[in-house]
Amino acid sequence: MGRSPGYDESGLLKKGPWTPEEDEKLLDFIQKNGHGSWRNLPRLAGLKRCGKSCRLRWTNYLRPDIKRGKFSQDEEQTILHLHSFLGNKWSAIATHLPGRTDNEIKNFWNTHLKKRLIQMGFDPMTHRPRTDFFDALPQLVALAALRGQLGGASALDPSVTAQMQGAGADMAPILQAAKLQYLQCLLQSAATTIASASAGSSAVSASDVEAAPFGAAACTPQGTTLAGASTATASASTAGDHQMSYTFPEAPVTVSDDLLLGCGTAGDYENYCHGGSLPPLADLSDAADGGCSATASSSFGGGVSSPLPWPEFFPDDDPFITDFL
DNA sequence: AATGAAGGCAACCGCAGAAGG
DNA sequence: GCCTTCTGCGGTTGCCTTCAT
Repeated sequence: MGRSPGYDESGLLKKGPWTPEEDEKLLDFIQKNGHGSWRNLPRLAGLKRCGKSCRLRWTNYLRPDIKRGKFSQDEEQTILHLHSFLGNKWSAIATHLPGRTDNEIKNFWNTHLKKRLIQMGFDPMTHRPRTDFFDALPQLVALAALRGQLGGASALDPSVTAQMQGAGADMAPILQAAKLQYLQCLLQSAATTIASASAGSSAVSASDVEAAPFGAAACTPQGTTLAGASTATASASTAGDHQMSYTFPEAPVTVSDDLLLGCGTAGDYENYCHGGSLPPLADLSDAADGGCSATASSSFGGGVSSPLPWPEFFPDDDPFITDFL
């Protein structure tokens, strides 16, 4: 795959990087004749390229209206907004960024924005905070069991284990059971906190957040229930909460209903983006020093200092958790 | 200065849909 | 309705440049 230099198997068609001479030929021909049929163009223009290659070169590089250079912050925000709604529809996104090609946007997304979202703890496809920790729970439980069977007593307070061993107890099954019970308590605690926080906000439950098409926080118009939720529960920064407490900065994006096709309406889009769930990247990238590594905590709500996703549930110095991490 | 890793861009490939016969 | 051709799109990857050791 990718670029394969040289000629194709017939030896007639050139592949690989374009030379300035080829660029000039293509440019000259299109300026004089237009591109018409791409299939015939190479022959007419005297190029040993396939039509597809010519079209790509023209649309991605030679077109006179192409804007080159770094993406501005406005463009970055626009891409994020549109991607959150349209997904990998690069050509559709490109229509809203004059002078930018779909290929350029795609590359920019893959090399910059996607990585940054991941680094911030967001899923680049859903634009929502990642829930990897909960997804990985079965594995964590299995790991706990395995470690317990291998005699990994380090997760418990040494004084407690010493006491138990002194009493002649068989530690392995006890440790295993204790760990699982502890994990269950943590989960119950998490679920309870999310549910109560949501109940306090009058409308959105944890399950609602999961079930909503674009994420409940994202779809709810700004200034309605979510505004209340974020203020009412500001002190209880749960995973669900983090989603809700964000507002996106206004960005100069216009979306027509016909562009969105089956994806909803421009009104939906407005609601989604402007009541949305993503913080501005510029701010977050600046804050990427420390608490921003691969966990969902990153800089949600600002000022969460713990390296753990949800310090309310999993205190930093919790031996059980530190043992896992 | 040399070397390996990572980042970034350009270009190719395969697929899907539209258009035409 | 079916087949063929053409075009456009999205995913992927080769190669060059930059950075870190």
